[in-house]
Amino acid sequence: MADLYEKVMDVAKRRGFLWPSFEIYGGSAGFYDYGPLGTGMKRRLESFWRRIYCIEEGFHEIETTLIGIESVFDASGHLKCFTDPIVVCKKCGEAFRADHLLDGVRDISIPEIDKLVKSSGVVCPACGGELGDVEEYNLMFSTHIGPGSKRRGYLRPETAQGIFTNFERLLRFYGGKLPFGIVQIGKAFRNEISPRQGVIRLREFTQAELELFVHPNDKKHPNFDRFSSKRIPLLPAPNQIKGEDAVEMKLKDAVENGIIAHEVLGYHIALCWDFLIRAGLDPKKLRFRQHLPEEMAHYAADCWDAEALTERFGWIELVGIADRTDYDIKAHALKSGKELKVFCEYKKPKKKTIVDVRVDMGKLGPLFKEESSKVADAIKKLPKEELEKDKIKVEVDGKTFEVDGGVVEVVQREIEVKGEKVTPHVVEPSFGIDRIMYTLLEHSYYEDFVEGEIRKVLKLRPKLAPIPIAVLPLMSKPELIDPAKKIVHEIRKSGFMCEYDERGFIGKRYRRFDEIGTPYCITTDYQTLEDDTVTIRDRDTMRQVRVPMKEINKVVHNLILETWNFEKMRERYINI
RNA sequence: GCGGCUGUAGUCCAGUGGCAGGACACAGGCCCCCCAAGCCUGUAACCCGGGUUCGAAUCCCGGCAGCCGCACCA
Repeated sequence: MADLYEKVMDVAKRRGFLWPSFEIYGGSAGFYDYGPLGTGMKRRLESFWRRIYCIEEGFHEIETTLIGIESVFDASGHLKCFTDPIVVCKKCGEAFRADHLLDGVRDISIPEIDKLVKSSGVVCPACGGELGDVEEYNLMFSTHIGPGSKRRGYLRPETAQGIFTNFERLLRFYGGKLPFGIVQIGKAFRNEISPRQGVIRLREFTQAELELFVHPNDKKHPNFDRFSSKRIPLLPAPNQIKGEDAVEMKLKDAVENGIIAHEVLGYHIALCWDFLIRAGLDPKKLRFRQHLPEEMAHYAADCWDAEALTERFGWIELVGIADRTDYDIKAHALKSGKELKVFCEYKKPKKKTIVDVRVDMGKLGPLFKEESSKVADAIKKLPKEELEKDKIKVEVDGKTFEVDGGVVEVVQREIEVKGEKVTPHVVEPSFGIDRIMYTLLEHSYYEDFVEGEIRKVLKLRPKLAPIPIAVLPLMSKPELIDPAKKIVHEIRKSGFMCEYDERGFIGKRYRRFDEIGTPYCITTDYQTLEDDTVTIRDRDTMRQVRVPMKEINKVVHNLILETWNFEKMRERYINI
């Protein structure tokens, strides 16, 4: 018996949403192409995401390279942490984690492990045979930049690094102030060992990520009130350990009780929920699960995954929302030698007393000659009480120097400090677009029985439907075809994808459009010839209203952009 | 990566050493006054590579892909 995954993928493949890549050559696991309808729907999903994150939230979008140079992933930790050292037995061909064959080996380079493996005389644990060279298996796809093999490049395993490496310019773009956010939508690549589960685990996939840079000591959100009383199903780590299910919680309570670490994270959990629901996911099949301590990356302060319930795969991760703290920015600062910090002005300048220790070098110089500057430095580091003594003793390089209290002058003064430089923390919602696409298809898939026949429907939201409108003459007669084609032309001119179809019976055509999620079909009939009206049929209720042709553009516009629903149409126009 | 099962038109299935078939879908036409059901015609497939054989979709070996389990999944 076909499960829901099979039914959804059947429609997806047959009607042009998703196709396995390179099919004529037998395909390759972990790669999928989007067909015409899938591409249309994905574009609409991405543009809806931009609508929320770029327009409504005001975060600008950038586009950075898919290929990164070695330094980037050296700094980010992907080179080291995304790699397993592997050694293969020359005799039996078995592969082992090389560092696990050695005692107490951690965080050292591949050549060093190789040396240790060879010098320690470790043999194959399975057959006792001789081991080959230690090689790395890294989940990043690597390539070479330019001719020769000296300059290594990698396909990015996440879009985030392109944002971090542009931090200085982005900070300047935003006027040097926190908080600010930048988004990126694009491909990322992971050379998975054995991808399965269709588009759930791909080697090449699309991410939509926001990197929100915030002050480490201010994780309040100015618009928190917008969602504070929203109820969201949450599954905190302690509840998971006890084997409990998600519970609906007011966002405000979750943050106040410390279940969610802070307001910014809470706001973005709610915003993510809002996005996914408005995109058309089933609210009953959606929850936010907190990472367990052991699955959380070591740098993350808190992390929540938006998970959707699918029939075959159970709960799958669609979005990860993490507080990455200052890990990435600090790592790139260290590696690049740049000071990746933000100057944050205090609300009020702070008065600060500083103690200036001045040493009279005129006297010290002749006394200690070439050692005098070292002595002076040592004196400056002494505690205040020592400096007030008549004779000051200080030790430098194992020698004790004694100077008169008179050569040292301690000056206290008050200065105004306007602000401080801080390394921002990063809050990162990271969306897996392909997984959202699949889940939308599954959550939208619906079957009912009409007169003994299965009616397959994709209940996609009008704004995401790849073909949002179709025009169908009731019969393929010239007098009905002419006005139908005129309407198609009008709708296309106003900027909406519109399909025309005159094949076979009207009922069959409705079914074809139901299956690809077209929410509305316009039909011309004989009454059209009498009074210039057409019918609009609603996919989900199969009901119709009759609308004057001259209002079609307005109606289509409102229906597709979801400013009107079909209920409103039934109030406004003639129900049939 | 390891083990099990599977691979035939777009889809689902039959064919198990001797001309590759059906249903649905699709295309063209007829028909059709609102929900896949009528008629005619047409397009369309043996996963890839090697071997055995006079002859392989069928038997054997290898690869690839899919499903299930294990491993992997910062």
